Amino acid sequence: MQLSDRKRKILQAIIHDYIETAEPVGSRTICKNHISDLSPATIRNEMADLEEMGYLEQPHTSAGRIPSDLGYRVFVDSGLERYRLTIKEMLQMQEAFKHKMREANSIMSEISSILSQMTNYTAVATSKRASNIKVQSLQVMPIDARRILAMMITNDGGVKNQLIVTRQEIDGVRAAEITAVLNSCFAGMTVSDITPEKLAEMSTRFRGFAEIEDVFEFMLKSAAEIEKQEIIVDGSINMLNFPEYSDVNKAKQILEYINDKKSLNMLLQSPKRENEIEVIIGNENPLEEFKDCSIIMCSYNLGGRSGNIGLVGPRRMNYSKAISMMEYLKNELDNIISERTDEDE
Amino acid sequence: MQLSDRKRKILQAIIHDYIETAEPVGSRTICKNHISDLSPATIRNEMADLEEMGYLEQPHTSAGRIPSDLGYRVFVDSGLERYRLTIKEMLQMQEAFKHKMREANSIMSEISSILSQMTNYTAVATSKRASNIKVQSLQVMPIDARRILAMMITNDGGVKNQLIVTRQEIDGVRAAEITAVLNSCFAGMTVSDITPEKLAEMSTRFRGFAEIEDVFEFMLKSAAEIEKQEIIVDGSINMLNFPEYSDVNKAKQILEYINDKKSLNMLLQSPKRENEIEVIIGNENPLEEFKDCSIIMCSYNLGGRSGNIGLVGPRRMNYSKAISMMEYLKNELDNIISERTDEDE
DNA sequence: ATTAGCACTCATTTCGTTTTAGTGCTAACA
DNA sequence: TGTTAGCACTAAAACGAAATGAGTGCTAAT
Repeated sequence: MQLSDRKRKILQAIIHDYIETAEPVGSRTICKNHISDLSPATIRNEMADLEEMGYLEQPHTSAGRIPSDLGYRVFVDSGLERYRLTIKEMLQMQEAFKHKMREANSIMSEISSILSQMTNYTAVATSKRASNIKVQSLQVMPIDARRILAMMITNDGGVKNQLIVTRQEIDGVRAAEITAVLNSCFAGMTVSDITPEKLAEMSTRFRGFAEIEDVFEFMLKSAAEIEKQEIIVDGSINMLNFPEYSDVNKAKQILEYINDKKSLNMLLQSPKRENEIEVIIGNENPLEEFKDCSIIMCSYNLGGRSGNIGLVGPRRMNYSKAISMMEYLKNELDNIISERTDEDE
Repeated sequence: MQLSDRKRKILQAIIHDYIETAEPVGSRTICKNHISDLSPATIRNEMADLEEMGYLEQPHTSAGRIPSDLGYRVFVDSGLERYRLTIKEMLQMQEAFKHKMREANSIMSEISSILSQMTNYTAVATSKRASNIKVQSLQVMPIDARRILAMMITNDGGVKNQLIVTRQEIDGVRAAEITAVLNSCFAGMTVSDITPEKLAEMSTRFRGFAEIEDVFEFMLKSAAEIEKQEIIVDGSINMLNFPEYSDVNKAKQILEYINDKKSLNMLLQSPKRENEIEVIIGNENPLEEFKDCSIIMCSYNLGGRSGNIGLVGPRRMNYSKAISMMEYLKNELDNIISERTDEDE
């Protein structure tokens, strides 16, 4: 059954007030603040209907109504009017993109910080390299008498390096030799194939180079770093602003979940439709722990790193604002990509 | 006036119980749990004395006593018996040092994490490079047709690098030329002297190298990173375990302070005596915000990076355990240093 | 010097009462 | 027929007085 126009208006009013006050909303309040041409009694009738239809809930008799997950859902889906970012907000956002040469990770953490500050919700982001990264080249070069620099460059443009202290001097020629062998062994190999076993297998080819173990350790470490999923969380303390977490134990729980990489990872599973903003309301999300939260998220893809970024807040979050922010952000991100690819390829 | 033995015993008992329960301790309780050969009345008299002397406080008449800052102070200073780490705890600690080749920062963040887990307090650490870092060498090398790698190596062994996309191909010879000019300009310069002005001044010497702006930007960014003070915080949520923060607003406040780089920086000012463990109790610390907290801290120095590491907890923290942990940690850190310098110089 | 005894204090708990904010239903009304 | 006023009803929250309990300090006895 479709919602009548009036019912929708009432639902909207309730959601609006509830988002602001976190208190159940009664018929009189709605009449006063929103729909003064109807009497409370009429509104009450409609509210009873809305409850029956599943859009509202009543914490107990004699309390007002609060929106249900379903209520929020239709509110969000049936074109809520968009919050319009202020100039200041736009400028702030753009600040994060100022240094476009920066690494994707540092852009994302800046964005998260700005997002959480502007919305007062918690910003979370995952970031993972594209999976099939390959070793483009390895290099060993002498720095001074006792130190060499080991470098690993990947085909996505990533560079890792580490200083290694040597027992005996290694000159440019020797370094070039080692570099050549390293490349003949490993160039083109997928990063995830760099395993201790593989390396051990190759080690016979480096007889006479005492520091090969150190180089191998460096390669393993770098490979691990490249493969590693990174997770950024910013503004989790904001959760303590909401009366739903005025109980310390609840607060502690949610903060623990929100700082736990595993659950965040589950929470930020890729959206159904790539490249669209997804809104996950209360129990819709995959984790019991977050049943009282809503998440606004979208995927991004930025110079070899991709992942999802999201805003986590209480169920009664300001969807309009949060979604608008995300949209703006998404746009800016897309701009960077296109600029970059213009240059790059 | 010196404390009689009996008074000291009573003070200890009160502190012991208060650390456990966070509740004011009464005379009966002490009699039951600690000093059964004295009657509550006698203990009461002694307690009254101790209060007069400033070692105890009474939240209100008809409540038991709680230790004052001064009380904790004598408790800590007059040789509290040491907590002895379990084998398991020692092993856990050592885990953090397993990969000694790691960068100082990552060792410190691992340590912080372990410390906070084992103590249930909050671990914080600052980390700063020795101040007079110099540029040892700069390097530009071609990676493929359209990309060059810019590198900056500092005299403490740090390496920064970044890929730069070029408009036209730059071969090895050209790269070597640029490298030579770069080094003649900047090698030996203190990192903090790398400023936009300085760079602008030099830029005439790079006529014909279109990407010099990118290289300069990279140098500025790297210099900033090197100079930047890093701060690590781990386990701040642990604060929510303590009844002193069962009020969300208090909890929020302390969490904000504890995650605020500026205040942390003040809090972790270098200890009076380098290389010793310092205990800062309640109001002794420089920041009003942390008047209800105590801090166990010590300085460290690890491969070019140095700073302080500390444990922050409520005033009634388990000093014995926290100090022991710190001591053990300090030892392990010192070991690494001596091992490393054995190799290095 | 120690301690039993007792009067006293003050925070906390308990419990019944009132207040308040809301509902649902019925009957009257336009 | 949809709207509304009126009213009985409900449940939580706020209130306030009384009881409870954990502790003290002081005095007098040991």
